[in-house]
Amino acid sequence: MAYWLMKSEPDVYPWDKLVKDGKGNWDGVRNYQAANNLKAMKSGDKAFFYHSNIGIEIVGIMEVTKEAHLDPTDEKKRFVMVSVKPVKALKKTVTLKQIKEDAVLKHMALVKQSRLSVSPVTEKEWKRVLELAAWPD
DNA sequence: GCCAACGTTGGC
DNA sequence: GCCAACGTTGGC
Repeated sequence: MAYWLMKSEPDVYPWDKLVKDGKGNWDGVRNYQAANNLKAMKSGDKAFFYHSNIGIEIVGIMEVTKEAHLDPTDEKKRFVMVSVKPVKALKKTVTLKQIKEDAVLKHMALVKQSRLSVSPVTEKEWKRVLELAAWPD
C-alpha cells in the first residue's frame, strides 16, 4: 500500500466538507506530474488531506476508494481523478512549520516541490506525521 | 500584497 | 526544439 498527500484550499473544498459528504471525487487536477501520481494510486491507499493557503497544515486522513478515472470537469478529457473517503481527522493538525522543522519530514516532496498538489509520502514520513498528530494512540 | 518557483504558451 | 514572456500556485 502506498501513501500520498493531497492539497486543497479550504475555501474551495475543506476537510469538513469531505467528512460531511462521506466521500468525494478528487477532481480539478490540471498538472501532469500530479496526474501521474493520481494514476499510480491503488484502491485502499491512504492519503493525507492538506489545507493550502489557509491553515497550511495536514488535517486528516483519507482512503482511495476508486482508482484514476476520467475527470468529468476536464472538457479536453486529458486529466483523471480518483475517488476518496475520509478516514479520520488528526487529533492534532501538523503544520508546514512543524514539517520544515522536523528532521524526517523536511525532505518531503511537499517541501521540495511546494506547487505540486498531489505528492507521494514515504512510510517513514507517514508514521512520523502520525506521531506528531498524536494518532493513532 | 509580494515574490520565488515552476508550468505553459507562442514566436522563431 | 529552444527559450522568453507570461500565468499560477502557495508561503510569508
